[in-house]
Amino acid sequence: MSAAAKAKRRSPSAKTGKERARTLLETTGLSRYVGFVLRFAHSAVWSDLVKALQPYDVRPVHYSMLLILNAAPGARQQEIGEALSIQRPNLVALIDEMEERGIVRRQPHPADRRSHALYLTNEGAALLTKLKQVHQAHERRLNALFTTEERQSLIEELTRLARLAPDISV
Amino acid sequence: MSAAAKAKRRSPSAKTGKERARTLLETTGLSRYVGFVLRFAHSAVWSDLVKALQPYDVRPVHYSMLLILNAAPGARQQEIGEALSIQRPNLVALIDEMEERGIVRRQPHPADRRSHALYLTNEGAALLTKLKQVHQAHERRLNALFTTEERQSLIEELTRLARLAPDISV
DNA sequence: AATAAATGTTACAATACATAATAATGTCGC
DNA sequence: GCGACATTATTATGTATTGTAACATTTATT
Repeated sequence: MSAAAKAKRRSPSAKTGKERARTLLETTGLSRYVGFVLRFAHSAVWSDLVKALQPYDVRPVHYSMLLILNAAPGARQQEIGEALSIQRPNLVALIDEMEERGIVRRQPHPADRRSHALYLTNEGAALLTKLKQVHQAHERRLNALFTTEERQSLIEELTRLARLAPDISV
Repeated sequence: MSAAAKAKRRSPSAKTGKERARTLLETTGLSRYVGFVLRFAHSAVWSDLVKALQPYDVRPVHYSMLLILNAAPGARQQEIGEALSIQRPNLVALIDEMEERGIVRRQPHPADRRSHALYLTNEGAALLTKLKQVHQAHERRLNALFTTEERQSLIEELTRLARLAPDISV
């Protein structure tokens, strides 16, 4: 039986799986708590961004990295890792990948031969321009849900919450 | 050299690694966007809850599960999975573990011999009582940052964001 | 009765994330 | 300047979480 036929045949009061799931979750009362609603919101918003970046074979972490390299050319891997809360060993593969794609490059650090200075390539800068547009479109989807005042106070309140823990992870 | 000595010796304008990281992230402008601030806030809040539950060897998913079983005794694994956005195969191990711990139990479903009906054990109910207190304390930490009105509008606004994506994951 | 769908399960792949050890270089106290 | 220690990037490895495919059993459909 097709989904349409299934929908047609079920009575008005019957519920789909998703509706039942939502109802079941409601009965737990979790949706009345800041913490859990915050998690639901984050999950929805983040997956929207992930989807938006997918056509470019890019995850949010790539985007943040390009942004950082654009804002602070010549940064060391160490610094990038701290800013993005990525441990050094895990950063290596990420940079390897981006270097192979030709969007960033490692150079010898002028003052410290242990370190690499990281830079955007021209291709990286071009990709970043594209990604910024994608990100802006994503943010517009979010902002469409709020008035200017709401948006401002929301950001302020979320910032307060973010200060609860010292670590920030992008 | 000790950390104290290091702090003593560095000039007032010098920055620690974390401060530098935060500054570096600031220059990207990410903290001005709803999406990323939402992520930072979620990360901080969630890790606070995880830490609070740790002494009981419990992750948030265990807590949500106990809550659901308390609200809807006899639910099938399928239903739990949908409500918590956990795929069937992954749910099996989770329930196995909780059953071994003696906090939930599988029973034959009265109307469908394919299914298991899930119930809290007495131990599970007792644990849930403890966990609820831990969760309440966690929520109080969050609510201390807001007035009643702020809290209410925050939840309402986050709920709007959560509707962006159909899937909810606990 | 025959076919298809649903439920729980197992096995396995993929991914993200964390830890330990190492080589090269730099820093600090003496 | 020398020696002990710290730092940077790297490799290898382990772990935890999540997702996919296939299966047996039971139920639903036709």
